Amino acid sequence: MTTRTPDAEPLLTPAEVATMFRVDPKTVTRWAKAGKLTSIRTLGGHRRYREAEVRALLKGVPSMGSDL
Amino acid sequence: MTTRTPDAEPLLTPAEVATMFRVDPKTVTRWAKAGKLTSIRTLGGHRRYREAEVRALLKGVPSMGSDL
DNA sequence: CTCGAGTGGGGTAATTGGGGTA
DNA sequence: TCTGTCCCAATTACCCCACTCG
Repeated sequence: MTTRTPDAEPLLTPAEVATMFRVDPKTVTRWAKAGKLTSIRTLGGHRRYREAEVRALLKGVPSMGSDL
Repeated sequence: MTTRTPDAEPLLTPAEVATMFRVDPKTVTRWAKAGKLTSIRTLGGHRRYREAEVRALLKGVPSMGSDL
């Protein structure tokens, strides 16, 4: 039954990412525009984000060494 | 080359494509109707999509530098 | 032929994109 | 500089039922 999955990576909708980050979907769109987030575009122009990337960003930031 | 394969291109069902794009199967049907996706119709009227085409669309554009 | 699941077609509500502003 | 909200137009998601697929 698993012979019917070509190659699909888990993608998230803007609303999903926005909920995970507790921000507005528009803000997520700005991140994508700024190149901070990898965005896969649908054929209609909407964006889909990689769940792995979002989760990695949520887990911990690869930057910020000094605290404030 | 002892492969007995006539001309079998890997075809995907609407549900397959929908999962890869994280959209609804109906949305994939709309893409086919809009001519954005190459759809092969079965004898019953159902649609099948080329895996190569879908994958190419998912990847995006292979051209992009630091220009925007 | 029967059966479960998926698909097509149409219609309507919700989300998304882009720009401008606070 | 970054985010939230407004507008409007386009795209997408979910409802129905009948037919096709394997």
